[in-house]
Amino acid sequence: MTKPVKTRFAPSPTGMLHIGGARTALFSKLYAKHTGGEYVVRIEDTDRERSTQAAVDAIKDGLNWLDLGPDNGQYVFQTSLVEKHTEAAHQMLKNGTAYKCFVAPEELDAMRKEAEERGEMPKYDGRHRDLTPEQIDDLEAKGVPFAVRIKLPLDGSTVWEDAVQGRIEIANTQLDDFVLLRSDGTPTYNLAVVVDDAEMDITHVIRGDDHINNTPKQIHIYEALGLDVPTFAHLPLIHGKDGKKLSKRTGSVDVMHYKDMGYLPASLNNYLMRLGWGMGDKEVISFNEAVEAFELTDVNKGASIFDFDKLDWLNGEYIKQMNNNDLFASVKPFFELDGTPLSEAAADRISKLMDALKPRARRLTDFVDVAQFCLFDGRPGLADAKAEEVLSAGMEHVNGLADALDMQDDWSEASLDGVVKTYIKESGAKFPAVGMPVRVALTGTTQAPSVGAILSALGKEESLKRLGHNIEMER
RNA sequence: GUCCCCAUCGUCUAGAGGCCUAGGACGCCACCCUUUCACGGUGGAAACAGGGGUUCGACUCCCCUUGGGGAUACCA
Repeated sequence: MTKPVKTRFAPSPTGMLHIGGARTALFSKLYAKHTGGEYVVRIEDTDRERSTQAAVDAIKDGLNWLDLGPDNGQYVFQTSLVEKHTEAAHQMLKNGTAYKCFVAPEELDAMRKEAEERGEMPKYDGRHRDLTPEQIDDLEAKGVPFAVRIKLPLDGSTVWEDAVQGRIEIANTQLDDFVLLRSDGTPTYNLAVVVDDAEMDITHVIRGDDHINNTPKQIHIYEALGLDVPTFAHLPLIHGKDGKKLSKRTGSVDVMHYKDMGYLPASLNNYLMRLGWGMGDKEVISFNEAVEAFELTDVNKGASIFDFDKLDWLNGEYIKQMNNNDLFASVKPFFELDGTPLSEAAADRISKLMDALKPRARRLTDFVDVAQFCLFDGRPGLADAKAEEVLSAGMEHVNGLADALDMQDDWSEASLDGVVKTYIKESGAKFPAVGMPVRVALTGTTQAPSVGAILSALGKEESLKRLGHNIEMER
């Protein structure tokens, strides 16, 4: 019989939620959902030195924003399991798969240096793996501190069938008797993950392929403890523009920074899943569609480069799909970054402008740029020399249209467009000669939505004020 | 250095021996639409790293080379 699938995301709380970690979490969750299994999150906080509460919170924030928190909402902390770890080490000591090593750190360093000079792989030479019980007792009596090391086979190889990478074989000569328990009695990472994953009944270990080299070590621990070895799935890493592991230099790594940049969580998830996985020609893929189709064996083996251009495009697609109310709600905080809430008038104008703004936006921050003119009352300041030029050249039409508008009562975008068209026809002018200066008078810039949309959003009174004010200024 | 992994347009990818004259998407270019900027539409340039095999037939399988990445801790 097969156990129900259980996957886990296991970040260490030493910083923000990394974009690569987010994808690991995403794939772990997708696979669990696909198989009807469970997905959990375990915070690997055994490194007390580097772990911080702030980092724990930051990781939770990132996960929550992307809706990648654990299924049951409960975060497991590795430190809560430490007793199991030391217990496991003692069990291994007892059954002969581990031993006490009294070699001092300085001696280890020297060993490594020598190996490097000889051009060999630096590894522990196992000098204490066969100490006699008498020697051990003697050293312990003297109070020499010891670490517990695993006793690995000296030959042969370790093999596993990786769900994404395929068969991987590593010669045991490449491995050394690594430390299980430090001389201060604390467990090391490899011991802890194995014990925890077994304890939590994890069936599929999905993680970045920078863990491939840890896998044979962990398999030996599973075997020494008589535990079932889970399925491993090593995802290719995400690289930055420079082809190297994603870093702050090559692109943003903090997931929350993407929120600040105006990306939607759904589009970031969509983008992330397309890195190394896909559904044929489909680009816009919902979470549920992905759950339906996701298979670990379909994941690519090669690393991929993070491309902001495509993320921008995808985000724009998601923005276009949103309804105006939700979209306005998402956009609103970006107008209030400085802490001042949007005025009622501004909020009203912006929400009326949604249809006009939507097709031109790629990030939520784009709304702020284009809708600046909604934030204040009265005549806008002119953006640049070009705007000034256009406005002074077109004052005649600004005045003319203002007169026509004054008699208009129906202030819907469609009928306003009609008024503008009629005015153009009657005045014999070409559209740009009218539209551009009016746009400038209304918004201060030449790059703005259609005149009808602007007028409609601003309302009659404010529109005429802006146009009229200009008339006075000019006189 | 040693070990492991990877290799299709600039980027993300489709491709499981003949369907490939290598498909899609982003980006780029051109044209169309147009009330600026966008959106949208149409079209275009753009790739199987190289060399050997295997096979009637290789993008697809094997080997080598090259290139790239990752790992090499009493960190996780």
